Amino acid sequence: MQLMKAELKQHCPNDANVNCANCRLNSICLPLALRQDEITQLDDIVQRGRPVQKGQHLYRQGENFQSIYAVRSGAIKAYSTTDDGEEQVTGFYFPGEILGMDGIGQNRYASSAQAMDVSAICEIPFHRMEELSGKLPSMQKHFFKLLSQEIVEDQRHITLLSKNSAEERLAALLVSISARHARRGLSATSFRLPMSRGDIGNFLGLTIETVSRVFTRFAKQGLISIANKDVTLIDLEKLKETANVF
Amino acid sequence: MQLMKAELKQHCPNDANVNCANCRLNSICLPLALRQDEITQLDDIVQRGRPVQKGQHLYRQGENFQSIYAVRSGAIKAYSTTDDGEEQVTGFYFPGEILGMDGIGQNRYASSAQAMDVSAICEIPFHRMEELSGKLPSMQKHFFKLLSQEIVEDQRHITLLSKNSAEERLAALLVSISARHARRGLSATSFRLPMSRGDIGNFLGLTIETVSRVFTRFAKQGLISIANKDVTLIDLEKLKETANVF
DNA sequence: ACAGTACGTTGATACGCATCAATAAAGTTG
DNA sequence: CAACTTTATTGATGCGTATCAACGTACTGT
Repeated sequence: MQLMKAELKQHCPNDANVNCANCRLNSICLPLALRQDEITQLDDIVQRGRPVQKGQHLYRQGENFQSIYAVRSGAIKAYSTTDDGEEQVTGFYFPGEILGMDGIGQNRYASSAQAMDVSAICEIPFHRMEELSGKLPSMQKHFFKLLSQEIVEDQRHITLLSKNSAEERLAALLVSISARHARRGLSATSFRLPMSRGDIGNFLGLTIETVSRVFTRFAKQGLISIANKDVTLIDLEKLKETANVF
Repeated sequence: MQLMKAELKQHCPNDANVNCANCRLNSICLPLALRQDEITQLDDIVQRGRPVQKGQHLYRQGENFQSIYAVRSGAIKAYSTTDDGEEQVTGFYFPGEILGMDGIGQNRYASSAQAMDVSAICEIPFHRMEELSGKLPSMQKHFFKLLSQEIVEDQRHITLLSKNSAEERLAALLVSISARHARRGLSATSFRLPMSRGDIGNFLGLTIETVSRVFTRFAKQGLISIANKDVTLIDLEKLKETANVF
């Protein structure tokens, strides 16, 4: 509950006068690699709309690709639907993270993006981003990096699915979310999981039941405590070991 | 055997005077989106070395990232080694395909790349590629696309590992390799698998034994015929169904 | 506060693939 | 071409997670 308040602060300063230069996320988000004057140019093309409600979509698979998105607060899940109608959750996105880049290649989004909580979002029209990248080498470089890092992330996830047990997968997810919270100055050990058990299972290639059972097992082992969506990582070290994060 | 000869032709014209403009792969490789004069500029930065022998590495995980690579002939596998020493094959690369882009994000390669056959390779120093992308919008655009498409590929693979059975996975790989052969004007139904059963299993999140058994099952069902590394896809349609490719 | 509904937990059973083990075939080297 | 090594096949068994089913708990709107 306190966590939620902390999150809310991030899009509080009435949103009207939020900009990249004063955004508290600018050290981990797109402006990361930019000089002050470059940030201003980025800011000119960033669009900030009204908060997105829980369940609303930012974009849907197959739609014309227009923009990439930065999460300012809340949490987004991306998922793709296969030809035979099955859904695969491909990622969870937290404040400071960028999504939508899978649309570049085919000029249409390869996945759908849905808010798991009320979220504040920055929209960055891609054609303007491209222009800017042509002018600012550091912007181009950073953008190449972003794309490349997403590839590396996905490959890590492939390895996770291919090689790791249910316990290892879930531990890895908890450790990952923990690290991403810590990066934003929030607690590394206590947070709310914005996604359902179903989403977790889908993301990790497991059933709801297995996710539930592993949570219970972790709790019995004293690694975590969990009540609904609120987790506390009691033994983060052991979780990291389980997740093979050294 | 005939297949090998066809492959060899692709890097035959004595290699000394190969360039992007006359390369028979230029319609599917990097020059794809470029005008004639732009191809010349690309050609200036492409380096073509001696053939890489089977088993040799193009780069290794953790090494300084310098270049991306295009396969001109042969076949390359990419794999990453996790902290706990396990290997994960992350991709197979055939002529006309680009690899090494996972190194951009961290300035070091996130995976290793090893030749599965004697291969001819084009090396493209990345910093020169970046410069060129700053000057040629179509180059920048194409490169963004390439990166994005690799993300989409990886996400498809995640779905495969997360949702599909051994048979579906192996069928999907066969269909994918078939399509990539066809794209280069080679037979869609008859080709040599350059990788070992171990590599296939590793890539698909299966054991060697399971791969072997599924091959045998496919053969008994009359979907394929297989002798060592030479496959013939007898019923490509049914394989596509099995792979959920519609 | 209450019914209604979605979401989560827990238990019993089944099944697909991993593992272990033995053999066979292919590739390599002197 | 024989001896060796590596790679692939086939069979027997076991384990981890899916599936099916029942129940419990949290959220929703009136």
